[in-house]
Amino acid sequence: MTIDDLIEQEIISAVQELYGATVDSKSVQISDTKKEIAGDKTVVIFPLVRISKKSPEDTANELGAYLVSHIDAIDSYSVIKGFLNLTISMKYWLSVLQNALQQGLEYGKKPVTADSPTVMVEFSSPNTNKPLHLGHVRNNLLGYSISQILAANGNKVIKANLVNDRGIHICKSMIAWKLFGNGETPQSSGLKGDHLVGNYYVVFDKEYKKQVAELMAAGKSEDEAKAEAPILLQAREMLVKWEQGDPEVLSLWKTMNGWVYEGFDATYKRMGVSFDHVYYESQTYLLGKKVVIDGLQRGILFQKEDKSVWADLTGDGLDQKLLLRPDGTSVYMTQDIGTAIERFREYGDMGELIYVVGNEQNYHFQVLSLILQKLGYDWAKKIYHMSYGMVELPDGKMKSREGTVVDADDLMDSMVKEAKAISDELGKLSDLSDEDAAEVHEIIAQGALKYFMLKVEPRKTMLFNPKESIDFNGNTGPFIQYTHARICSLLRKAAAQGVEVPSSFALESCNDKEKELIKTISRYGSIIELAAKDHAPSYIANYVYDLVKMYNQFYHDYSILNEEDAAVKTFRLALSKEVATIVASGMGLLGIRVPERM
RNA sequence: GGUUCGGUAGCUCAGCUGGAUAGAGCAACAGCCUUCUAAGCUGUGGGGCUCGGGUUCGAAUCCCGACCGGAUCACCA
Repeated sequence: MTIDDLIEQEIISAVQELYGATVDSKSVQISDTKKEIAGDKTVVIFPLVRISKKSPEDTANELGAYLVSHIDAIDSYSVIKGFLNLTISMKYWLSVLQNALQQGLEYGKKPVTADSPTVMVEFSSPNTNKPLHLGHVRNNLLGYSISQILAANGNKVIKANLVNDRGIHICKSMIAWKLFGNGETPQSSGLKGDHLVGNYYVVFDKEYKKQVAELMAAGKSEDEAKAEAPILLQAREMLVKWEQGDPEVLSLWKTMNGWVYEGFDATYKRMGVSFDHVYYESQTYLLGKKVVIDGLQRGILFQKEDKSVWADLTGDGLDQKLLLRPDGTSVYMTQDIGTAIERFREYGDMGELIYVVGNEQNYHFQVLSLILQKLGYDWAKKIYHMSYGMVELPDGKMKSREGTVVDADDLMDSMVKEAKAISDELGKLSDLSDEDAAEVHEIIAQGALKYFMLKVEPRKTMLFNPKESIDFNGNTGPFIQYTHARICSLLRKAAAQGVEVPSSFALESCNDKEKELIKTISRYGSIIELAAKDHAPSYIANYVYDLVKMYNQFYHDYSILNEEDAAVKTFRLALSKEVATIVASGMGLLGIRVPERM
């Protein structure tokens, strides 16, 4: 039980005892005391005045006295206006640190047990016709991070990827390759598979535009030309053949998708993301039909004259939604209905089914949840759309047609280049082998990119300025990593001096800065809880930044290895070690590694 | 038009389950390395929290309404 919980509990009994009334925990507001005021915890008295029927000062004094006599950890109290400020004992704070040290990387986390709820997080979900770009990067990082956070908060997490491996867009790359590829392969060209296939998607688009222009020059209207361009018709024909199971088309499809998967795997690996369950749309796109037909028979859905099947959501302020075309084929929504049902069937009653998908699909998920509810699935309420904002460039949105797309692989390469340039200039890694130094550059580059994207609240649109955005100073990943490296260096030096890196200490008091650090350490668990509840990796990012910022001040103001008092020295080493542990742990929840030197 | 998400310092963002003078980073300027990694630390300047109402002892935070911006409302995925 945290000190906050304890205070809350005692206030509830105090109010009961002193005023004979029951308060709910909502009226008990406990916060950290402002820096300028003496004390550690503050209870806001105003909400309780109504019950005590006394002045705020009297109420605060009575409650303060009660708390001091009932809670060992509270030394004293003071009252300022309507605020009751409590001073927590040094012994308590030191025990918090002691306890954190003992738990190591598990500190702040909840264990996963046999009865922990299962949560599925679907993220990434790429199309297989082009390589990953900056938007996918945000998606992957958010999905991976929230999975880690949920696991740390005591959930069994299944990371799922639903690969969109079928459809007209794939056929476009396929037909372009067939017509213009001359048998090019990743091996023959040295290109990464996803980039190679992406190139043919561009080739298709060029050829398509050319044909449209030719048709228009020959007197067709724009609409006619767009509908009749031969290469588009060929792509459509290919899709039909695919659905019929044409061996030649299937073989080409498998080959080219294979190239893309190799490319994706490399990118995923480099980003450090992985999946527990990969779904392919080619295997799931027919799901949901039966349920829709069943819903039609039960009168929940309706049919139009042309035989198409719809859900009527006008009563909920939305529109009608098509679920089956007149020819009986299904649309994306139908598939999502089917896969959701399938997932709850396979994994039982999950605590949550999270979809990490951009905010352009807000409407889709609103409709999905609503239709499932109408069909009678209670768990539909457990669907959570983790909606995130677009990543914009200084001159607006990324447009593949205008070539302003920021490619994920290129971006990571340029980040590493930048990290290496800075590192070489500083020269702190000069005694490492090239290989080891390169590893550190990679860690820093990834840290910069990931932290940059995760420190922003998911739902917000974020700006990415390739030239200026990703910094290595200030509120950045490398800043945090740097602090970790510094502490590691400190601990190495201590070891070299024969000072054992302590996992405990004996001390009776510490200075204010140290106490502030311990207080921040004490908040870690509740931050994880909140980040899980709000699906917000940014909470973790901001917390770690606060911690590190505070530690750097401490590091600057006090010497550790040169401290003469052995007990204080041991304590400071222990405190430093714990900060490093939390940095590693918190950054781990963001999918960011921390180096031991940089 | 319907739905939905935003609007906090010049720029990028925290703070939003209401609480005591609104915080960082970048950019600008001024300091701190013969001492544990200066990718650091300290200081200065910079904000009518889009606007207007309401609830409250108290509102950047909650409610309503404007205004501005994004997304979406396809027999696309």
